[in-house]
Amino acid sequence: MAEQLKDLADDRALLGRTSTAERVSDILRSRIAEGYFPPGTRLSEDSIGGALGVSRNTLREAFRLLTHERLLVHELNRGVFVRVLTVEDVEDIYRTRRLVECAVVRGLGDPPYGLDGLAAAVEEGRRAAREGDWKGVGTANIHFHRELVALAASERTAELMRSVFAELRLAFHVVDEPQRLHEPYIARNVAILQALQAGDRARAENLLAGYLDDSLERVVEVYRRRVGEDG
Amino acid sequence: MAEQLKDLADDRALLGRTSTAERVSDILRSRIAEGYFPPGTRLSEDSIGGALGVSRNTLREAFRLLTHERLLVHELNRGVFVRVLTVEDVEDIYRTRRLVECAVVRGLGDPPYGLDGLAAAVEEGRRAAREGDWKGVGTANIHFHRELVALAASERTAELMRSVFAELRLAFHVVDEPQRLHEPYIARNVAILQALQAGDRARAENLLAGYLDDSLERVVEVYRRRVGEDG
DNA sequence: CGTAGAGGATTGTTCAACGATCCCTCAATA
DNA sequence: TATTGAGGGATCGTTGAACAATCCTCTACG
Repeated sequence: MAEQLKDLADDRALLGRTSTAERVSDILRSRIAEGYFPPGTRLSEDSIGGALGVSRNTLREAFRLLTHERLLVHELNRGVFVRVLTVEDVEDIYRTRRLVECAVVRGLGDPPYGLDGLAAAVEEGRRAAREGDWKGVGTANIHFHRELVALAASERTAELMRSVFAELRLAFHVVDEPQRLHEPYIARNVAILQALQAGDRARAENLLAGYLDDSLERVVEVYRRRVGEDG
Repeated sequence: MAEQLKDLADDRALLGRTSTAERVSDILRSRIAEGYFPPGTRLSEDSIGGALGVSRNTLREAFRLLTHERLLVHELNRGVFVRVLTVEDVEDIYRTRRLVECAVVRGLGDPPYGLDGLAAAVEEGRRAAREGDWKGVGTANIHFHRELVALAASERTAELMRSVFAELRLAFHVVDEPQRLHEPYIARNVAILQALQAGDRARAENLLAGYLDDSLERVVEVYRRRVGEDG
């Protein structure tokens, strides 16, 4: 913990613009996403507030933001912790993804669609794979699906899924087998993109449903083993 | 012993204590839902904090919670206001509802389904209508759709829609023609329930889609006129 | 009639303080 | 040995106060 706090103090320089609480939450969010604060870590008000040089009130506001995003859990009189997803959480995340993402594809109007964002995410994934950056592939996969949801052109839907995808990262980090987890889906993203480019919504939806089912199965299998280790 | 412990664990939810900020936000949330604080109302820190007997810091924390739920908007140095939805907001709410609610119905497995909650909401609406309580009918309608979403058995999906329905109430309060707004949908809820009881998902989905399209059209029509008046 | 500015009211932000709660330790007891 | 209970330290929850920044209103003046 001491090591982490020292590094965290370096982030203090970034604290110059916009709302302080938001900037603090940005810092913490990326620290969590990159695994610097692994799931289960307790985030103390005193030490983090001290390291970042912000007051407790401001820090608590930042905690609220991240709690609302489900990245932190708040236990009364005990503080906030980086969330530890249960297997049920992972299943629910995929249930929600399947429901929403498939509905987005089904609800698309007539082609052509604005697929630039999707194509860019595919390219991002390919590039990361070439460089052996498997975590980058995972990020690109999430971008792909975020762009997919964006096709619905609904602010609220996009926001829900943003938080769902952020949660999913927590699971990926626990599993920590990025290549095995992400590589197989590069090709499947391409197939979905091609189906959409061809205007074939039904095929895209089928591919997507199969994708999500397979991905859930694989994540849960490894996740269950990994969670079992600790208990 | 194991059996007893399991039962005890269920009781844990009952003694889940909450912070004062959460209790304050609960109070304000229901006040907003019932129209006691209509959209556009400014919530002053002094008067509300004084009335509820909580400090400014605590009250501000409650405000933040409700702001995250999109029930309040925060204007810098001016305070918080009960949100006034734009026509675009209303359209996006219905876009999200259509996407999610139809997907829930489509994603149901094989019948029979657990439809007790839906039936209860229908009965609630009928009773309110008999008593001429049109706001109660609106509440019952929202309950109906909340129960519908619950059929997906996804915690995350249910939570998203809870907040969407809470926002929708804001629109209803602006329109303020509860009978015209809610009465037509009592019968349509019944029809959807019957289709589900008959195990006919496709018909239920069609009815639902038509319902939402009509409702959106009607709400937006009146809403646009009402918003125009003020400006 | 329009505008500039003074003054009051309200919010933004931080800090210090105190009570409440949790967690760990350790001794007493069966 | 295992369980219980009593301390004590650490941390959180909440309040109140203080001061700066901003907004709003009303007045005075051109």
